[in-house]
Amino acid sequence: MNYDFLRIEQDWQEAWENGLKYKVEEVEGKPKFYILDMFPYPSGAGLHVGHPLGYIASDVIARYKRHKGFNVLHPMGFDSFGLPAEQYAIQTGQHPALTTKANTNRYRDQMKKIGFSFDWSREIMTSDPSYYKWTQWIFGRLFQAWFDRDAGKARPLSDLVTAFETNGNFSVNPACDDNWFKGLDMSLFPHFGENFAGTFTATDWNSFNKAQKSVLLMQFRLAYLADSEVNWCPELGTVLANDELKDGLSVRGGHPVEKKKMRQWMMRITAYSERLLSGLDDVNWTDSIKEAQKNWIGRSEGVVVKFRTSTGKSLKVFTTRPETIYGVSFIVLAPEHELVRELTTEANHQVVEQYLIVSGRKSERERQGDKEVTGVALGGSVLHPLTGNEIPVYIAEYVLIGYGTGAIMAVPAGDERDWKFAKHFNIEIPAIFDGFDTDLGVCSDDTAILKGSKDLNGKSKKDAITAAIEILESSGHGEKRVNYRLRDAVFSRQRYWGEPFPICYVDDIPQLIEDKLVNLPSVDAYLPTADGEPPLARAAKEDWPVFKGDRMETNTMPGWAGSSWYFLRFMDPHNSEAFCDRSKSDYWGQVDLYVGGAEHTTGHLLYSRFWTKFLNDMDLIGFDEPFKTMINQGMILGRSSFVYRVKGTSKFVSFEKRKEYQVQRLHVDVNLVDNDKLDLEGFKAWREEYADAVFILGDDGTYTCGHEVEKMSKSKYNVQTPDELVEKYGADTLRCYEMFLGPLTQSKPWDTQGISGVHNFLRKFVRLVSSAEDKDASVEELRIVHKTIEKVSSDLERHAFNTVVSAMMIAVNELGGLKESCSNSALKDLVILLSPYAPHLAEELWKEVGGEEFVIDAVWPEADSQYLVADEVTYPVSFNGKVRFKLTLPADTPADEVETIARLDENTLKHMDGREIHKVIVVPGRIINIVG
RNA sequence: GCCCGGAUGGUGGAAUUGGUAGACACGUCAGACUUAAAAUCUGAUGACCAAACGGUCGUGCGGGUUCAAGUCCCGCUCCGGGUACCA
Repeated sequence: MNYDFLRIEQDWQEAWENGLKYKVEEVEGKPKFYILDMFPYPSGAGLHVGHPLGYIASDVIARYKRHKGFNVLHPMGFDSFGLPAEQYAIQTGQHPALTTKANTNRYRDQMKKIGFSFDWSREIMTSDPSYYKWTQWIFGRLFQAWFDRDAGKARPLSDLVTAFETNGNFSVNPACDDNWFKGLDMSLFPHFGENFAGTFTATDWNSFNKAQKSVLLMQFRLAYLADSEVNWCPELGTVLANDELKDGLSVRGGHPVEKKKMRQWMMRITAYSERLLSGLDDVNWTDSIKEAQKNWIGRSEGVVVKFRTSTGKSLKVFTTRPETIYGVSFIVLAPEHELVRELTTEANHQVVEQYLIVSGRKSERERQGDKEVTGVALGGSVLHPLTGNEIPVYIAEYVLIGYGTGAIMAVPAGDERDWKFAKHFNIEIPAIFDGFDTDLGVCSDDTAILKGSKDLNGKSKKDAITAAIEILESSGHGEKRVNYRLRDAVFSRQRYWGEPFPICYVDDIPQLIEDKLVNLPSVDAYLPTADGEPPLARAAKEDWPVFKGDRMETNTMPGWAGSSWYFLRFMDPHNSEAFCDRSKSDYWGQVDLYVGGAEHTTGHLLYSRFWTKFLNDMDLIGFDEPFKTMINQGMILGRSSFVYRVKGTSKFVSFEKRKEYQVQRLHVDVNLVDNDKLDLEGFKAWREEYADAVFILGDDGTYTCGHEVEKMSKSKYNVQTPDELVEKYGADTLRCYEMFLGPLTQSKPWDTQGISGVHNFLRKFVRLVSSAEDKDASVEELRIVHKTIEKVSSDLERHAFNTVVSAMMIAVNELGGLKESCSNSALKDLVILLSPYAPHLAEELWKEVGGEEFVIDAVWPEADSQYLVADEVTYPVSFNGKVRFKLTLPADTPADEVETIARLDENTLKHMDGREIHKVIVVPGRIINIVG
């Protein structure tokens, strides 16, 4: 039998499809396994060889679990809203839906050719109205919800309204901005007056009109509108992301960019900070990802300390080092801090304004990149709460408005940045650490003893913190607080190709449009309007499939909206009554294994955890972490090939002789190179300029190329699409090879050099089966097969995909080396082991060895322990750790007997050469070590 | 700077709890088959010394623990990724 992979793969893909082999339904009583890949954005370039890496791994596990009797859910879909399609639409005028359709078709075809066991009947696309209808619906739930801090969970907004109606906001504790009441438009609430501190009574509430209630409720919704600063580029008429900026100019076109406050939809993810942190204990992810999320959430415990300003107001600072309170010699505010103008004296007015202009022009990223000490004194001061000393106030870029209270108490003796700042502005550095001259440098010793700190003198950091908190709290100057670095997420995009919001405005009050899908309207161009409104503002009233109120919301949702809940939709993809029927999500539950790149750590993985927790709070699903176990595959790098052109000629010299000439190194398409040997004719035909190339060959008569590992990229001609490899070697070879490359989680170079070895292995397998006979299996065969069953099963359980291929190679080599031909019965088990990796070939061989039905449904074999134990053990005998000779003994020889035999062996006597044996260590079954 | 990974032959990698370092594969070399090539098969292949038996060295570097270290501990170097004036 020949290995005709093209025919085999086509036949079986058809057979599976005709038999609906990968269609899956809930089956009561059968254990489920939900295995999911991070779904791709369908770009115009098609799938490259790096994409399938994770998909193959998950497919191997999906098929393995199927063999093990699980009901396996293994779906695939597309994250199909996104910028590239919109960019293309701007250039060509083609509707992004069309581009997206073409691209998804290509991706699907490519994936089908690789033989994945995806249930394509469950395919979803985030840009499909039947899908984003539910993204809008979930947004609606978030809009109609608040987070009850006392209960630690989200609740329907109606509960909050009831609370307000009965007791104002006195007896509820909703998650909100600390200063929510400061941002209110007070003209709406004339009777609150200037000193409004954020409390209102039931009588107040009940007297409010619709607009007033709407504004107040907006402060507590989980999806809410707020003014947020964006990078506005007037020239382009659009908002730019941080990566689209450089040196205060837009990357595209180099136009000036300014900060602008814009009314934007936000997601109150910060309400979930604590649960997002503690939930990490319940998932089986790598420590590095958990660590990154922890850092991103950035929990820190500290104290908010109040300082009284010279103008009589209270200035709050957040500190994690309250014990250094006596070392405070100045205060620094973020330039945007609300008290800046108030604390600026006449004399300093001009320099302060100057500083505000300069820092205001910089992007956040630039400000943070600048290591130079900058800042100015305001002239105003505050009083130290414990000493009563007058303390000057500065502004500086290194203090961020968005973190803590936007103000710090500077302790130059204990903080590097404060120290530099003090030195730069010649500010006093109070000495508060015993035995440290902090005029010379910062004290970073945690065991340092405090001095010059009144009640705290003589204490070390840990004790002093407790004492300082006690002092500050009891005197009313401070209170403990847990602070998070995590910020609420901006949920608006000024783009066309995203989910429209199910929101309209009536008298400027946002209204949720329920029970109606808000479809994207058609527009004449995908650009912002002349006055900077998002593209959707181009749609006239009649262009909107659904139009309500005075006007529709014209922002769209960000890329992460659809991907935050797609794993739920796969469970019930065609439901038009609900986002996902509860009985389905109860059956399938959490994703048991999630496979994808680590680059989504602080985006997708955090947002989908947030939405999952929310949906769980609303009792819409029964679990509160989406992804139980996760594997992150590594990056694939490209192996580029080079030719060497003799300068100024069209002569090309082979790698080994390149140093004899003056040469230019040029990238050459890797498809023209096989094992570093250049296809000369192919090269000439590649490009016109090489048509008359002349080659200076190596001594072996071939042209050898140079090579280097670098990022896989079109411009480096090192991109490999799976298509070519599937054509040349077959999908089964590609699947095995991608797994054989190395550990899945490590990033590694893509190099097709080794692919022939894997292809060879499959051919050897074919030959082995062709020559097999119907007869009883020999003990030798069974030993090999059962050893392999054991190895393959345990490797799959620990997700070691690469060593499985090696183990099967070894089995094939060993079986092929036996004197007798193999028996079909022994090979049957081996074919099942092969099927997760090379499913097409396994089906074909399954027929050969007399298997019934489809191999993909065969029961995974169990290793029989009687074939795993060897009769004999070959002990390496080492002397002081160095192996000198081998000793073969019956496997059941007791340890003391092994020792006696080893001691008396003539080789031992020779090696000891008359020296005395001090000690003999026998590790049964493993090693003997003689010390002497 | 901080956090997280990683470093093993010419190459990708294996060694799962401390127990024969280099499995498996590529490449290279030699051989068989062949008019020849391809395909296939067999053998060799970490470095150094040796005709051979065998020996010495060897898992980024320097120390340490241990009968025994790629694996554990301490201190570094380099590479990759993430993140950043976070109070």
